[in-house]
Amino acid sequence: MSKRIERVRGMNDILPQDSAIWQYLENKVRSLLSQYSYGEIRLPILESTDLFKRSIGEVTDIVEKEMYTFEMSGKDERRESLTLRPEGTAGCVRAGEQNGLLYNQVQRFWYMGPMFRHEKPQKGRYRQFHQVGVETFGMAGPDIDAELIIMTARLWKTLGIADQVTLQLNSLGSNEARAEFRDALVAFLKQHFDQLDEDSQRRLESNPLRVLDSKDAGTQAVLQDAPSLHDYLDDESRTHFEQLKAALDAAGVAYEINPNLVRGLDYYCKTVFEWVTDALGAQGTVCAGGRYDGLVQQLGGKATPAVGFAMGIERLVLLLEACDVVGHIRRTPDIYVMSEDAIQGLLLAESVRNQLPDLRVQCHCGGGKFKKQIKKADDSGARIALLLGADEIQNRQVTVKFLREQRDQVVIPQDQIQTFLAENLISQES
RNA sequence: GUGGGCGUAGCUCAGUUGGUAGAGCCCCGGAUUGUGAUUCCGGUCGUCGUGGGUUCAAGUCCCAUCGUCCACCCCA
Repeated sequence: MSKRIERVRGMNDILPQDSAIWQYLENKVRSLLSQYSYGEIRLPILESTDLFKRSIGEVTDIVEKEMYTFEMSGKDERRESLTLRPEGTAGCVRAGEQNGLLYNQVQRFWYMGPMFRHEKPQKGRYRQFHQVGVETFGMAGPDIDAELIIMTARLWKTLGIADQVTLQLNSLGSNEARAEFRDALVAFLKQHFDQLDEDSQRRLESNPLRVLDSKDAGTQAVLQDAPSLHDYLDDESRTHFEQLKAALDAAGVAYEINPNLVRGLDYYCKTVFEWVTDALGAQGTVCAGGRYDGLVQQLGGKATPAVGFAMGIERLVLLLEACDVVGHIRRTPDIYVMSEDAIQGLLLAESVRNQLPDLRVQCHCGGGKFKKQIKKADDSGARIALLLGADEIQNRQVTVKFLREQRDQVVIPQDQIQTFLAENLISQES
């Protein structure tokens, strides 16, 4: 045997037993977004490296050390730097802009798919991970911020995990206000540089707002007397924030103001929010987003207000599993067909599928004795087995065997299968 | 990138101061040649993560390396 090739680190196989819960979640999300009349936008996974550099921020960890970037040069093409998307917002803005969907318009988009970041894997954090992203454009007021948050609150309720997540809320103010606060914070922290932990000292240069997030006790002590972002909020941002809170109050969505909540990507302003859980260990953020009024212009479009969020599918799947709220998702066949003659078995299965298209019909392949075939039928979890032996084939009959209930098997004419199954399966449902 | 735990059969795991690699589950065959429980009998299954080293002898001790999990960091 030659040495086997193993999967790339941090990239997971999602096996049939797990994909059931993924499909469950994806279907819930799809119908939710449909309820709110959001339109799906499907985007490339590969984009120009510059797109992410310009949007996410040159000095963020994502751009500095986590992007899967490579140089491509075809024979006649110019050399270009491409990157596997580390997040979805940038590509969405690029596509909206390029297709003329953003100019003086109102849009509500969503997308779903894999993202790539070269991080060290741990629970809830993988190098290929999946997000559902929602982005809206052309709406400057707090009402759309509220709609997005209310929508996510509805999803948690639908999924049965509402009591597992809490909403953290903050306002970063306008870009100008935030810049002003940032300068004040840096000035303050520099005075207490020696009391900061190592990471915070480093972040003071790279991303000072993130120092607010530090888990280090010494740093948090220093921050007690630090300037507060709230004192720097401009009037417009302050009003925006108050109106958002009023909307959430009216809608009955509980939240917690977290003045240290600072999104890691550079493009956020005003509203930022995060749904967190303590059921998943260190990676507790399950959904996060905020307003990014400056990004469209930054990427070459007309200044356009925008707000959106992203959910981590792996983390939601983990949460659903941890809460055991989905229970056992049935993916077993309804009918298992076995036959002494393989071709007759295939034809019988096809015929059942024609007549009862909603049933899951599995046909035994691979031969073997009846004993083995019935064992397989039992293992499959099917409720009913259809048997074709030499006698049945000769007489155009079929034996119906009930695998999950105390009930004698019956032999019926093949042309009565549809009626028989329809009656017996429905009676079982009720 | 930093730190800690763990790598033995397809799966879950034992393996004593270094002395012939094991169990359960699964799978296959039979008891039962057209019937899924259970039981019984038999059978398959290993570069002990990889590469070095110490030793008469290494799954066991040492070094390196890879993988994996968790945490830091980062973020969804």
